Amino acid sequence: MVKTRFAPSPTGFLHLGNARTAIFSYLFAKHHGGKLVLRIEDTDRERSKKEYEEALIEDLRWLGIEWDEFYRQSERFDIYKQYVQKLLDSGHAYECFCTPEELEKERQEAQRKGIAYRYSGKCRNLSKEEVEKLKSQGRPFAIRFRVPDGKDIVFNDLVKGPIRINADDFGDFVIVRSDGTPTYNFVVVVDDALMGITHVVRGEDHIPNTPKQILIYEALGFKVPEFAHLPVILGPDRSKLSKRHGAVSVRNYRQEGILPEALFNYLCLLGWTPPNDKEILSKEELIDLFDLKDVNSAPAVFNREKLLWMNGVYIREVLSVEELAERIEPFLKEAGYEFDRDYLIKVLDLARDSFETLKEAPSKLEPFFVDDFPLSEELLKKLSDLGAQEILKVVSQEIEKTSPSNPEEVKALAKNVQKALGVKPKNIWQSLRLAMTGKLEGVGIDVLLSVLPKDRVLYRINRVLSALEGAKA
RNA sequence: GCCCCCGUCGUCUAGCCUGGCCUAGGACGCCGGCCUUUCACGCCGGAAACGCGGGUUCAAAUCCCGCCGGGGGUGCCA
Repeated sequence: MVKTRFAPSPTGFLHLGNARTAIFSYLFAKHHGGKLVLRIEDTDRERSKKEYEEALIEDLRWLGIEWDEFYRQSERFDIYKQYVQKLLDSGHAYECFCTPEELEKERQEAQRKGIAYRYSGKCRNLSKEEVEKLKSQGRPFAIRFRVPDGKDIVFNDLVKGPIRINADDFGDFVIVRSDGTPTYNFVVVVDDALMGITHVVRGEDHIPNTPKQILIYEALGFKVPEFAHLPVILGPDRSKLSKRHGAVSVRNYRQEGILPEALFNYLCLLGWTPPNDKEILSKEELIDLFDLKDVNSAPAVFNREKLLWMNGVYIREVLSVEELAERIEPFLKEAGYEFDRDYLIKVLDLARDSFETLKEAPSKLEPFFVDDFPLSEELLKKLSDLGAQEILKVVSQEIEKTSPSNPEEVKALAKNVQKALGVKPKNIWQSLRLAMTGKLEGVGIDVLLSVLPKDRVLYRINRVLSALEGAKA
């Protein structure tokens, strides 16, 4: 059975790149009827924070990613210890007493000479006695993996194809820090092996780590899994997408009013194309269609515009009005609007195509919720220039009489008034627009008048009318 | 520096493996038009790309080599 894993470290909010990795891991597993493991990689005690772990989980859930198993590496130190011992016993690993200062010196030396830095191997061949002696002196030590000289390590990456790296390109690397905690390259292997991960899906920044890990798999006698390295997501300047490019966490987009379905769908299109031309796809369709072998091996630039467009598609075409109402309510309440669910649904049914993020809904939908917008001098001036006084009086009489309840009836009403008064349609509509919303742009007035309760329509008209009276006097 | 990955419209990409069907297709964005009570939405149309240079071949975006360009890694971070 296929089993993938998503293994974030809790050092910040869920990054878009990681979110996409999580999505691809999830889709691949589900496509093959397999399982997804969520594993929190918190071996770095310095930087790992519980709050971030909680945020990670919340954002993953919000995105719609479901996992079948959950682990936390900090709770597995005992397990790692056993495997370190195995490596020590078999001679695949050894104690290294070099201090950070010494290593730093070696590194600088290498840089000065312009050669690639590798650990010198100073402690590689310490005798058992020497090791014991240093240990008894209380000297801190790390444990390094003994990398075989000159070995070519080859693996067939599911998205990149065959990759060959020579072991001489990296020296003996640390698997246990001097404080006793194991490092990433080591625990990742033990965990992936023990958890039965069949396909390791992760960012391509892990390619250089892969040969090291393969060496550990082999030293421990574990079966080496398949690897799939996803190209990174780039910012507009084609460098790795990071904070300096602006909003890069899932949380940011959630707050911006992006729908999880849209973000999920959009992220899939970064590096992967559906077999047909259809781009708007549900999670189920994506599970059905997705395959790692179709993932593009070139990095992709994140395109905010397209995400926004896609979010708009979800708002106006994909979600049901009921679903949309549910999602949008918090944003409207946040803006201080009062309404009930039925009213909101009526509003959304006719006006959902006027905004593309949930966050902009309050301002775009304001006319449906706010009666007492400010009546400025400028506004009253515009109204009187349009001859609004007369128009509004007649309109309000008509509304009183016919109570239009759909856009067509409103249009008919406007036409009647226009005929009766002999004014241009534009004057009718603009007068109404200014009187109802205070602005010259926005949602269709026919739409507004068909959902706004009659008493509120009349209230707004009368308020403008009396302001107009007052201005004249 | 060294190692690895990558290179089709501004952006995401299809095509590349299995050369001719490519006058290089789609999407976002952009431009123009239509619709219209405004802004949007919607509809119609348009501009826009095979990084460069060599080969191989009757034929190359597709195969080979070199160059250039971009990205990632180079940690007792993950």
